[in-house]
Amino acid sequence: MKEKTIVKTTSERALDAAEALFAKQGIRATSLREITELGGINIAAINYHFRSKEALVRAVYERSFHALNDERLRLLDEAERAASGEPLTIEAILYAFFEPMVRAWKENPNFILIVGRLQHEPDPELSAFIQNLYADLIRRFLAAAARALPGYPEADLFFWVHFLFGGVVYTLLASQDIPHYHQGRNLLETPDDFLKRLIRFGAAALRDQQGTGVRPRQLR
Amino acid sequence: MKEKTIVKTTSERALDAAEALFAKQGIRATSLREITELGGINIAAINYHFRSKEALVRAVYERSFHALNDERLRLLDEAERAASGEPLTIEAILYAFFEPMVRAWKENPNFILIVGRLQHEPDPELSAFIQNLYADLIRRFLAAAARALPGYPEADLFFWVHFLFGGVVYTLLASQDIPHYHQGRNLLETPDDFLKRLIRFGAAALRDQQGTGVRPRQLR
DNA sequence: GTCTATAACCTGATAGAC
DNA sequence: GTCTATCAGGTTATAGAC
Repeated sequence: MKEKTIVKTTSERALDAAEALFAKQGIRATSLREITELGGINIAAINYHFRSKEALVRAVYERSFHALNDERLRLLDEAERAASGEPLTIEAILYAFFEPMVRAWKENPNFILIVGRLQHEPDPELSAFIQNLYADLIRRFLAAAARALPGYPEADLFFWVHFLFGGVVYTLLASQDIPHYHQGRNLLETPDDFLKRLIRFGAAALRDQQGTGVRPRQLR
Repeated sequence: MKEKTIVKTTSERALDAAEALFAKQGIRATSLREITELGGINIAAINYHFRSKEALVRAVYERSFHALNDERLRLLDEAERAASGEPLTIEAILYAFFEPMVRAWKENPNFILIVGRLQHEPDPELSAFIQNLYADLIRRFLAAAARALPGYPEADLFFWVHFLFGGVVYTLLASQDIPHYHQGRNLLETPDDFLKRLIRFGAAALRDQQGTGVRPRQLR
């Protein structure tokens, strides 16, 4: 039997290096050789542990994805227990969805950035892989949201929460660029603030649209 | 002197092919050889007309960018003339910003998708190139928005409009995937509807946050 | 499990003929 | 302006020694 050691294993070092480089540069822009260099690994070892670059990408994704989503579901369960059968507020639902995401980003920005980058990778197998990972989560959150905002068509509910998710990952990916577009306070510098404001922002927008799903009112 | 011909020039065919492939696959995932194949061009001709792949990317971007932003500014001017000195509504500002974008996407999805893809390309020179293109536009729209929502800190105003922009391009890039996550009506199938709802969504969210910039209220 | 060496291939760019 | 042919260098993946 091996003892647990403080030193990381080769495959952990590979995952760490890949995660950092994928987040910073994107997946296609990162070669296995850069990963081996950063991680102090041999290129053949990557193939031994992961079989291919694509499998390494999935391994990086899965390593952090499950913990993130379990935490989201845990917060949702907790909120539902506290509400003892009553519908949740949309704020509570947005909190359960985004709090783990913002916290994960605060603790280690790399994984959340990869989520954003991977989402638009044009590989259909990779897309299907990701879509499957989200299926349960979406079902649970959509059911809760439908109770929070009765009368709001589920498809629209999904659309706008997905939209908010997109705004978040886009913004996090652009966090380096924001100061170049506008100097001054950047909410991402205070993640807890950002989360609070995000929930207000999303809740106000979703509430305002409640009931307008089928026939949106005129613009003016 | 050459006559104007209906047949497209080589460099136009190159731009068309590059635009289509960049939009579908991303920039790094598209090789010059794929572009030459799709456009029926020779690889040396690309280098003759554009010098390098990076220059071709910029040429694709600039070909459509100016028309889009000129239209945004034209709509803003028009709205300001109609308001004759009074502050605009935030709805009118969002309309001027997003209407040309949604319409451009409706007419030819490719360019808008490239805007989204290029934004997160890790090349710092490319980022600077894009940031410069946006400088004037941001100044004009931010000034109008600051009058529409007095008391709202400009940095936060920028942050949240940028957030909405991110939500839009993220959603457009994901338009193929949305049906896999949730079957049912997808707002992108009715772009005019999407635009109206987007403006409502953004206006409600921005108005709700007005005045909360410095000290966001408690969550519950 | 980890290494060296190498295969097989694709990339952007260019020289030089036409 | 457009072609063919080619260069120099990068890519992933793997065979085989240790």
